[in-house]
Amino acid sequence: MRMSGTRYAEIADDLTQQIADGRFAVGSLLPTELELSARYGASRHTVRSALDALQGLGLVSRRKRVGTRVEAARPPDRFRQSLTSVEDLVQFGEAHRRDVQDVAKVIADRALADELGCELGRRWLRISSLRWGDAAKPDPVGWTDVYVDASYAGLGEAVRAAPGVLISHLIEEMYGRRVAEIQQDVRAATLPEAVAGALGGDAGAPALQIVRRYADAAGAVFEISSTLHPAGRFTLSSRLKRQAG
Amino acid sequence: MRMSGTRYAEIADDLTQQIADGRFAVGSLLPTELELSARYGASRHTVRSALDALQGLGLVSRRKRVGTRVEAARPPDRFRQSLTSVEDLVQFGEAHRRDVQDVAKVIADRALADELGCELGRRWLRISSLRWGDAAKPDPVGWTDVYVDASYAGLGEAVRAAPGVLISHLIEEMYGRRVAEIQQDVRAATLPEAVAGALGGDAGAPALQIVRRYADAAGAVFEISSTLHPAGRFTLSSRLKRQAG
DNA sequence: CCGCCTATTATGTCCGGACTTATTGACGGC
DNA sequence: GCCGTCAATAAGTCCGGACATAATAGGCGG
Repeated sequence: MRMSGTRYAEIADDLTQQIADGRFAVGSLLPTELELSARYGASRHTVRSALDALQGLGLVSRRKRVGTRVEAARPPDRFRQSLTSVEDLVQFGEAHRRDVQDVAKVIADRALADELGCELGRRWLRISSLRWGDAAKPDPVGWTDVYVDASYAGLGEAVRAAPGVLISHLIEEMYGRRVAEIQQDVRAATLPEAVAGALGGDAGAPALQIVRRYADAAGAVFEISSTLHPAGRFTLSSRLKRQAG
Repeated sequence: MRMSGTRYAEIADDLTQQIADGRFAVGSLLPTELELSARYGASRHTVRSALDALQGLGLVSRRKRVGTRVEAARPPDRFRQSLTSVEDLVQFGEAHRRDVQDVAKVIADRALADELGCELGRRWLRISSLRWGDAAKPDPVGWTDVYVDASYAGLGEAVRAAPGVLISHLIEEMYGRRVAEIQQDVRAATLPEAVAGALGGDAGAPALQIVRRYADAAGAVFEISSTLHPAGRFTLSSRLKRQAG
């Protein structure tokens, strides 16, 4: 099939496919690393990198001398985190900052950011460009898509000193609402055609979708969704949505 | 600072220590992989394995050509999962089964299991030995410690067929109560002296503590806590506690 | 001074080899 | 038949090398 160019990702994807198709049954052992090396014409080291990826996804487990066992036909579909503690929010804020930075870079590279550059310079958050979804064709459920190119320059210390304010502030800056609740979903997804085309990926390729949901006291919901490569190697796209409360 | 024998774990632990001590400041770059190789007398590949571990813990991030940046002085303190979906429970059950098996092995090796062997053979769950905490010195908050040596022989298919029954069954077998809610906490910890002494670890060494909490409809709480090596390499100890509802 | 181009550099990927270790299964002794 | 021993095996760890790639820094020309 297609792939990310790197050999081990190719192998990982192929094995994932075969497991999903049932050619390697759940509970059975994969061929030995040496045999996989031969089969794919890659070094054992490369095959091991691929197996590392599958292991990280929970598809296989390995035991010395026994072999590599298929644990599941597909990665867990969904993995929910509720973010309540101060530590959660710090971690969350940092992860989100990285996501946004990556996305900003990708978008900038593709010159999408130039389509319309709007400056929302504020104390902490600096959004250097936004691309709004087509206002003429509003989403049936009332979402508005926003492609964000943002950075949190100089924010590090502030976040550490007052954790939790980061995301709230983003929402406040953009919508003037105070965040009352935060939730995060992570689930398996495939790359939508639109995103794949815009960013150079392959439509239908497996991906992780992270949806972060913020609600204010009135019940209005703000959502940021990011599409990630399963192995977490890069961020492909990010959208900021808004649901009128 | 010694360690698990493997070179990359040694290096990872040393780097973790130096980061925690502030000898590598948060936000700064680590020495290049080549320099670390020279410094530790290991191959670049081995150093990269160590950095992989740190990256997995969220301590560092890497960018091509730029270097390896220190992101945090220590791993996230806490990470909470709520277990609601069927998939969660399957994954949870499997993880717990592995934990218990590992613990059983460790306990058996140390001949603690022989102190008193009580057989609770039932349909699925087989607990071959239990060691109860000192009943004469009850825990102030009403917990009872139980060291468990258990196996789920032949349970694989049953669990797959009816996921979620595994833990519930354990609780039912031991206490005759039906589980209504499950929650899991993962947090950073250090090895308590008692556990370290009993199992050969180093007191104060960094560890992960996983606490799994089951509640029945009446509000009684059952807790299983496991102490894990941060990198997830082995289970050090496990205790089953009970709080009278 | 600005912008383009190029060289440098540190990580990313991959190779092929070697030795170690844990588990299994078979063999042989009791 | 039971148990301990030993060899075979497959993953775990590590080496040293090579080339690819991306981001930076510097040089060059306008």
